[in-house]
Amino acid sequence: MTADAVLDVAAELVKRQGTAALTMRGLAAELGTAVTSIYWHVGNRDELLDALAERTVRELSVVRAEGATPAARVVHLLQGLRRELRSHPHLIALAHERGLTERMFHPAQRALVHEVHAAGLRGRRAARAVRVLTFHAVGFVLVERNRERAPAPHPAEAELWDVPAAQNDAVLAREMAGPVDTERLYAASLEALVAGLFGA
Amino acid sequence: MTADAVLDVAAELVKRQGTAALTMRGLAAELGTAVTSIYWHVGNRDELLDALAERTVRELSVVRAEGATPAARVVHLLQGLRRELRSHPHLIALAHERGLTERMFHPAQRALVHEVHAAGLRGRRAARAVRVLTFHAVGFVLVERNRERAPAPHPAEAELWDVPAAQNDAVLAREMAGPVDTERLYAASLEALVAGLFGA
DNA sequence: ACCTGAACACCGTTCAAGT
DNA sequence: ACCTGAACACCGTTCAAGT
Repeated sequence: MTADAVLDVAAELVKRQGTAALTMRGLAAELGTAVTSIYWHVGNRDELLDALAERTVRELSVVRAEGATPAARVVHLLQGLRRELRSHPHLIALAHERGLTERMFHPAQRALVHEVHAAGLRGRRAARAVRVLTFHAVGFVLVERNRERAPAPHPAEAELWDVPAAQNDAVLAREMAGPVDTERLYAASLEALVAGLFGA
Repeated sequence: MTADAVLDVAAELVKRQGTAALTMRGLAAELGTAVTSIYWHVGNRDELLDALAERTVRELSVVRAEGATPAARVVHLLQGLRRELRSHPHLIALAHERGLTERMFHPAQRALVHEVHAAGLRGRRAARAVRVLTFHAVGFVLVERNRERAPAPHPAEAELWDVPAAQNDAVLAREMAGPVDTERLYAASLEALVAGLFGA
């Protein structure tokens, strides 16, 4: 048994059921060893989770920007990043919890700098644009994860959005009462944000 | 002892140290009763946390929109909401975890509908604008909480952003290596987003 | 150097027994 | 109707003892 073997099995367990389901005893059972062997190889549970988060971040694929304009390339890049982060939600959640969010976005940020420069922004304005885009993308993914983990919303959204609540905009009422297409919403939000940052 | 008294003490404990620190035994000690009495009043730990999240959402203050233009009013409204959500981070985190995010934002969403209408958007476009703004605001707060909870970032940000990494934009390199002023970043992101959604 | 079982101090929860 | 202590099945972790 090696530290890497422990991490492999731990990653598998977390991937399937989340960190809460990862118990030292369960892990030992899966490995076919005594619980206490694990401590020799990877330290305690906390260090194990740290190492797992670390490895997750290290193995994230790099996403590339494609498209004709800087705006289109930024949107493409951040859509790829979202997809990447959503591929193993539990492991990514772990990385978040362990404070590796910054690290997870650094490769993308370098690409963003390139695009923001191409759009004509420099210095402070460029830095702010990169950070705004990063915060938005990370935040969106976090909100999405939150909604999916959540049980059925308490008062059904449909009930909350009757026509008067929508200030007599019946189309809006119907939209708000319906489910959210997060894929499209993400694209729309990125486009609006890029327009706001690059335009004018 | 009443269910409300249990919730009061539980809220206090969570407010100070987060949900992980709330143990049934610790709660009983604080209440001066046997552990098992709690079960009679509020059910098990899970139901207790649900009730606590519920109460937290119910007691959220309503934020108002102020300002001359719809754009300014939206920014003001969402800044107030952020401040409100950051006032008791642990309790709000609990509400998030329990899937009450939607509910927490519904009052603000009604106000947003009003402003988005005032800005001239209707129907589908209006609904999308409201959702984009909501997702961004919630997401931003989640990211912020994440950064604060996190330990010192692993490779110091300063090291990651040397001048070549910033593609020879020295000002940008300095900005990215420094700390983030989230207050200003939030305002800037909202302004860009509103401009993108309302403009053109 | 690596693995083990026994033991400790913590959990949440149940349940029969009290008043 | 309300409260209790004993007991159960789970945790993570330590440590002395093995090979």
